[in-house]
Amino acid sequence: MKYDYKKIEKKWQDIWDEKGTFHAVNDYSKPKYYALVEFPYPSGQGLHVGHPRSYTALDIVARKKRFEGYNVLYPMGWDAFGLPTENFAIKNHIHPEIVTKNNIARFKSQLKSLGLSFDWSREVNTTDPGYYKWTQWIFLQLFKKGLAYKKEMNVNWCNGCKCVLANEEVVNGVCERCGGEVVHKTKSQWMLKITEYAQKLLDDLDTVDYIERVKTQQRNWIGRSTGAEVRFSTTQGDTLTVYTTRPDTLFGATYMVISPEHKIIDKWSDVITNMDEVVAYREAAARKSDFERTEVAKDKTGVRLDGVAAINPVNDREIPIFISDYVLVSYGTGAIMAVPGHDTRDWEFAKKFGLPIIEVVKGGDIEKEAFTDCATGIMVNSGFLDGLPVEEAKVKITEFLTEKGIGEPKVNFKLRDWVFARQRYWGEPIPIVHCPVCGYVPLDESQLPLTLPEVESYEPAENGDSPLSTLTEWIETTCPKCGGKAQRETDTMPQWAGSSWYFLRYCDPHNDDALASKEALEYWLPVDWYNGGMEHTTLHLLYSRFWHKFLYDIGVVPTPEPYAKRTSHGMILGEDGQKMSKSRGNVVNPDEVVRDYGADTMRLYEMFIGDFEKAAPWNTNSIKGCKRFLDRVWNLAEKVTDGGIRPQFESAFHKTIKKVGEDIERLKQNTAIAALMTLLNELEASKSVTKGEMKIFLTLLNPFAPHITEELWENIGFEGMLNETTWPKYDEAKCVDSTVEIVAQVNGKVKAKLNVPVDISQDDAIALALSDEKVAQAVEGKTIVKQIYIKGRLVNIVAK
RNA sequence: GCGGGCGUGGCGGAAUGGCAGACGCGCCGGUCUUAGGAGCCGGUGUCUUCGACGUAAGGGUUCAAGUCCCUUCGCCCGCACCA
Repeated sequence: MKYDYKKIEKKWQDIWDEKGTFHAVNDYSKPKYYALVEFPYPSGQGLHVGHPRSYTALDIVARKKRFEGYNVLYPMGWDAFGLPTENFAIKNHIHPEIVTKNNIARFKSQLKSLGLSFDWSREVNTTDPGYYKWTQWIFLQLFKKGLAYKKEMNVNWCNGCKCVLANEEVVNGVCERCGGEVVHKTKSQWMLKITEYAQKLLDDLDTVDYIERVKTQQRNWIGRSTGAEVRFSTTQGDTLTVYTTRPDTLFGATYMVISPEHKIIDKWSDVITNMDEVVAYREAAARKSDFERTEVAKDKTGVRLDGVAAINPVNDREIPIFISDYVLVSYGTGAIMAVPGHDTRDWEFAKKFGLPIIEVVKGGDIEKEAFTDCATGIMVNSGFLDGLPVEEAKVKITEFLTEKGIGEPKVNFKLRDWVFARQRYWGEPIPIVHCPVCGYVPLDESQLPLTLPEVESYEPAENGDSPLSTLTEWIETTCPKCGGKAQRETDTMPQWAGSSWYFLRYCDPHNDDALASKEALEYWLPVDWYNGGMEHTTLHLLYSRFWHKFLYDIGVVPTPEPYAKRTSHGMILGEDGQKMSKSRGNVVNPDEVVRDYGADTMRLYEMFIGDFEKAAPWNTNSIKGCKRFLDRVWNLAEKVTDGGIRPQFESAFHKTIKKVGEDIERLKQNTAIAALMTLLNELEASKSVTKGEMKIFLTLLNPFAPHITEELWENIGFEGMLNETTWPKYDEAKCVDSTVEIVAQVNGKVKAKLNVPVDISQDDAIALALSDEKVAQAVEGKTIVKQIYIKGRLVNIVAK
């Protein structure tokens, strides 16, 4: 019989579907395992070969856990709101709902063709009103707790999309989605106070098992720093507050820089004598994105505010005030005290504008460059701080500032609040009513979901408002509080909203009374293993942790953290080693791979391609190796004879069971497959295989190649379905051979190889090594100074 | 500029501080064949052999370094000049 993968794969996929083989059961007495992969955005391009890398890896984990007796939840769904769909809808005059439906249908059939063991009965879709009802519900809870608020603020405005972007969505100074220019604009926006959770988000990283680089990246993003706020008085009598992490260097502050957007500039417009210049600079800065401001970092620009000055509170010296775009209004207080002696940017600025540079920490050469690496230095030119080490000076100056009432210690975070509004159609409507009398009033929960109304056009309004703003009938409503005339909010939520809690919905996806039942959440949470891309580390992953923590605080979810473990996969690149993209023409279509080689080969190759955590280039040639492997498994299975594991294969099987099991848990599927290949090579060399051997081999291979193994299981006549069996056990004692080859080294150079009993004593091993001709030759005439024996590895004779 | 990674055969990659190159691709040779771009068997880091040299380059720690430390170079990812 031939290995007809097309027939076999269809057959088993249908059987699994019919039987609901991979449905998680609601039997809360069983041990559970919740494996999660990031649900995809169903784009018009269809599935990318990168998607199955993550899905297959955790599919393997899920299948192994089922073998081990766990009640496994491995769900899938669709993160379907978003701009590409909306843009496609605008361009082609098709309703985004239709576009979404079509894209999902395609994605789903592609995923199904890979034989992934998702529980499709729990499929969720963020654009389904039954789903976003609860997204809106969570927003209302945030609003009621004061964590959602509206703020007139400087926002990133995309000229292309005509909409506001979260800072996090601006990539390289252009819109992440359309690539359009991003400028600053003032707009009243719904915001979420993620900053309120900054400390918790930081602290609780210590309680979760995330790979280290994810933790590091989140910590740096949250960016906690300790320092002080210092209030400088000015010649105008106003106070200018700065935040600094180096209050110890206050005596070295020779000027001040405020961001071009700083409000005090308007207040001083009458006294600033060069206001024309200031206004011009301000306008230029507004046109620049934060990224551009950083790009021109080397060439510092700025304008001195003539006619005003600040006063350094420690020595009463008047110091000039500048505006410069290297100071951002969004961090700290939007104003800094410049210490050119000990800060590189300030030093460059001071050099350019001919400002005084004072050394306040000994040790560097401030004529040549700023002395920044001075944490262990001693203070100079600093009055009462002179002679103190930097750390002590920090404490003393902070005490001084606090006593005098001109400053105090301050913890600062880089993390900023989340801009939670989009002037777009294809998103969850924000369930808020604007009442001229009562202000912003939340919709009553019984009114949810507030569904998206039908519109003619999805184009944002000319002024940048949402397409919903043109629907007078929909907008006009009554105030839930006073009953008077009021208007609906026309902005929608960002795409991140629906993905911030989807893993909760999987626990109980059809519940109409709650986002999920208490029992289901108690049982399934936390997610045991969550895998996703590094690109979501600071956006989605942080947002969803924030929402989860909030829901925990209001008693909706039972755990403070959503995910117990987080890993991250590397990207799959094109054959040319570049990122796959339409324009480069290096995109590989997974459908073709499945067609030409089968899903099992595809899965195997996705896992064998390289180190899971690193990027790996696709290579169509290499797929053949995985196909050959399965062909050989098929051929060997046809030769199967009765009997258990033959003695000469006993240790090989025990070792392979151990290795494959451990490697799956370590996310090292590539070496697990290599171990199975090695075992197959050994079996093939013996020209035969027994039923007992094949049973274990098929079980170990099943998570990787589920279709062919089920088929062979049935062909050989093993009882039941393969997926109902249990994971084989290994005996540690049988993983060890009775004899082992060790090397004999002289001064670290290999001189001989010795076959020795595995438990040979150190003395015997050394004696045996020394009796070897080559070893004896190498040590001849020398004095042996040291002898090292590493069990099962080597003997090293150190001779001089 | 800041933060996080990564540099190993022709290629993808293996390697608890302990024989560098497992496994696979490709390539070379053989076999079978009317044929081979199928299958099977053997070989395959570099150098001229005994042997020596080899994990981006240089230095260090160690009996022993791809692995740990320092310096340099190159590449990738993220970014908000974060005061």
